Amino acid sequence: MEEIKNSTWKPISLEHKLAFSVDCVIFAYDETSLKVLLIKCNMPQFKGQWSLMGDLVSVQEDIEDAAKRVMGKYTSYAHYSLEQVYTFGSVNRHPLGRVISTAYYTLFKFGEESLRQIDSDHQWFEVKDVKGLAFDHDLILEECINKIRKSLRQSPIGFSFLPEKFTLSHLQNLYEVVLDIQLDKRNFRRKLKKLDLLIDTGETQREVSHRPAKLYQFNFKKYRQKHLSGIHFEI
Amino acid sequence: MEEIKNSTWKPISLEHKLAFSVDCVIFAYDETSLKVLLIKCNMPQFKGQWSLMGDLVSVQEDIEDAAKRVMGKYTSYAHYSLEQVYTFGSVNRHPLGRVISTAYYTLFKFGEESLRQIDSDHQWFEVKDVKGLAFDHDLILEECINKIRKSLRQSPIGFSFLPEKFTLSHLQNLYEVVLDIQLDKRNFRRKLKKLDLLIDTGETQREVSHRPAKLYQFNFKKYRQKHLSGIHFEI
DNA sequence: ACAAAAGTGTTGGTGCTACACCCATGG
DNA sequence: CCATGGGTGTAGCACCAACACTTTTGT
Repeated sequence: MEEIKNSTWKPISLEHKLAFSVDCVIFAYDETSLKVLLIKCNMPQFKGQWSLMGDLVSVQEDIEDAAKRVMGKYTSYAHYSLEQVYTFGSVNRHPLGRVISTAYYTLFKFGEESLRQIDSDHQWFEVKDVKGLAFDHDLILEECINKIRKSLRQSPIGFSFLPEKFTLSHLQNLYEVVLDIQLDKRNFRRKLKKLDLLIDTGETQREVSHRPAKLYQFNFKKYRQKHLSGIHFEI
Repeated sequence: MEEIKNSTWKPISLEHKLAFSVDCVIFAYDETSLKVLLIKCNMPQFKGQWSLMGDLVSVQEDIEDAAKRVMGKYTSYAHYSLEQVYTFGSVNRHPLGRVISTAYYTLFKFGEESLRQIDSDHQWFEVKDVKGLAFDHDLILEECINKIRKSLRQSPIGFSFLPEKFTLSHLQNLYEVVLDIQLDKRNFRRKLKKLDLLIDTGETQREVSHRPAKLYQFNFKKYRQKHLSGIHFEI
């Protein structure tokens, strides 16, 4: 930091090639699997391979704003769940020069809002089938999956995947699919009841060919109050 | 990422000022407090303030290598505990230009090995007394403290603070000081016994004016085996 | 003998897991 | 009336927090 802390310092990038980017993992959940949005890579070095969404960070742009901008190209609603995961800075991770990249992920309510710019170059993949991505994106995706699973257990991010009103079975299914585990229905419900963070809307499902389930909302306000005093959300 | 994925892309930094740095939080523990090493900042904008260790990342250097290099200026042993914490990328976080910085922390066995380059510009501070650092380093330090506390509860990083052989009271004191909590001696020992990750060296303390305590070592090998199968270390 | 820290068990409460049946609705 | 998923309680076990006294050493 010596160079950087006296006023004769000149940014290194004036003399050298150095660029900074964000890579964004856009997750969605469709009741049967956890999916990730990928884009076809048109660089000759990665012919036929897919990659994560990303872009360079401009000099007058916060990196988080760059991530929001990238997300905003594909999703049409506010990113209330944008999480920084890790920064990848190996010298040779990009074939065209030195590019350091910070990875973010977000969650998308599958099917509730349509994606922008979905065409043959953009496609959803089940995360368990993804491999052979361009650059070091297999590694980035893996880190993001680890992080999202951890967060799902320790914070209420799961509700970002669900519509505002949901049944307890929907919620349980989300946990089972994303964490790739089986949960006991009665134990799951007891745990949620003890957490005391769901609002019973009084409404029920309609037009289902079985006993209609009650619809709940997550009590974000109460969660924030409890969270500040150190209580966590563990499933 | 479109710009970056076709071969006509030119690194943005050739036209603009953009630099990348690492900031390193060097923690130490001396039986009474958690300390952090700071350096006096000689930039006129931050006259009289202290800052974290850091330096620019060179173009031909991995960011983790840059962090190791910065750590290596001050500590003379291998960094077996170097953790990336977060990347700070606000546009105006550095007064001399656009500098994106990734924060790392490491742990140092206080007093066991002497630090290099300790002079009036380098000083240890108790973390609870630190505020008013240069740049956004208050924020960076706070994030690193949060991370180290979380890691201390969920992984065996604490042993990096201790000499190879330690007593159970030393270990308990470490947790109490770093987490700023009180622990019950019997419950703490029972938990460790159940974890079954300590090796009884058969040795005891010498030249202490009270009943000498047994000395233990952490069983890293066994931990790695258990950890791979999903078992965690929670105090 | 005393000071100082090491070491050790029990109890009550809480949370976890495993497990099986009846209920409400649509077709 | 049948198919489908919704909804509920209990018992045994593991873990946790709270709590006080005896032991070993040096001085």
